[in-house]
Amino acid sequence: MDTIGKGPATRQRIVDAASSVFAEKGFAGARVDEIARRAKVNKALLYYHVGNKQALYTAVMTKNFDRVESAVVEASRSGGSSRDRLGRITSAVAGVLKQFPDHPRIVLREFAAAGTNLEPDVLVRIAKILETVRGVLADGVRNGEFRATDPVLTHVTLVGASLLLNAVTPLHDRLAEIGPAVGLPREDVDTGAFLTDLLLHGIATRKTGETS
Amino acid sequence: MDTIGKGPATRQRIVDAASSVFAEKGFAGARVDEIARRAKVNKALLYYHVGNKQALYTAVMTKNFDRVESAVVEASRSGGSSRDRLGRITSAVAGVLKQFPDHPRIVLREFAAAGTNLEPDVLVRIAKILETVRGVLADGVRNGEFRATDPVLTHVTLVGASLLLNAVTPLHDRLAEIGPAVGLPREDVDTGAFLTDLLLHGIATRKTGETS
DNA sequence: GTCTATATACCGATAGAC
DNA sequence: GTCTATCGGTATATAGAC
Repeated sequence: MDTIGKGPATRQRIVDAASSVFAEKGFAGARVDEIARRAKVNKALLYYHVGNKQALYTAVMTKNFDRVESAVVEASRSGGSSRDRLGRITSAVAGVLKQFPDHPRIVLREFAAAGTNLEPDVLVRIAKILETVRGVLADGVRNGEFRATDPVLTHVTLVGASLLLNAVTPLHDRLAEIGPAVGLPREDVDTGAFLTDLLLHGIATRKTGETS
Repeated sequence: MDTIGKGPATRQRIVDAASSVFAEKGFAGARVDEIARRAKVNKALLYYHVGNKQALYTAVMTKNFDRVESAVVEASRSGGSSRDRLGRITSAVAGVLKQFPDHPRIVLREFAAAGTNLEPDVLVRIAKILETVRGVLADGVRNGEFRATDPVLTHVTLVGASLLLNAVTPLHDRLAEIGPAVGLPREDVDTGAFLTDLLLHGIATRKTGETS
């Protein structure tokens, strides 16, 4: 409650506007003019507050990944079986991605770009999340709740599915244009619960064809 | 065997070069100069052969999706159980994505962009693939081999996992910089076999906690 | 079909007044 | 902290010779 006025609020508006533009257009496709316009600030003021386009991107990533990291760390601790912990993580991530739909879209592009625009500061946060999930997976294998699948591949699968399930909603309408037979998930589905169930039990029924 | 000389070969070199640049930089980040440089042609010649940047992108997408579509359609037909057919599809897709690693990266960006750069011509090919996979899924549910999971979500999960598993290899090194604890899949893993197994059976062991 | 040179527009970033 | 005006670099695309 000091005398800064709307300074911090301004910066926050800028970062939020940047998040949505980066999600829609990517780093290279994003226009600083448009970010300023959406944040309802002058472009020069944007530069005054944030620095440059790269700093803006890093600020967005840091903020967005912080939210995911908190959710994952919170959901992963102590209570319950490894299955419960994994389920809580998946649901927590799904919840965050649904609440902040910019994030999965930006991250998808970042994976495609092999992390080109990522600064160490952001990479550290990603590593933290990776380690946490892999820890839960490893615990489950150790205590016999999970099969010993490759933990890296399993984790990447989980991440890929989470991101795409939460990023494709906008594509729904676009794909609906070309034919009624094609559908994509709508906004109201619980991707966390779905993914937890699928990852744990698979789609095969139990009555035939168990391999061993 | 007419007198065109290396005309078609030139166009093909341009499209291939474009594919790799689009994969690395995205549509907005790709530079026509660099595409021309990699294709070892003059920029004006590139425009002479292809038209403009958007036409170049569409040519890349059409070519790449054609390969996936052939592989999926081929793998999905007739023989064996629904499990076999699904396994064949997953492996076939993994094979194509591994052989043409540009494609998953480009598609990942496209999903992030909600299909902004996609022309109807390309959307039709995507729809064809979606329908084929969903058909196999539905067959399996009908004949009792698969549980009745949401086919749309299941399909998106499969696609997301396939794409990311085959796109993250380049990120491996980047992430390795910040700590030895963090790993990503290397090039030599069989993502198709892994994903088929995971999707069918899940990671949970069978001895405890079956829900019903 | 292939090249050099260039038009034209746009975009990131800043100078400088208030 | 906030604005207007603008610079300088760069990108897509083309004109026109061969």
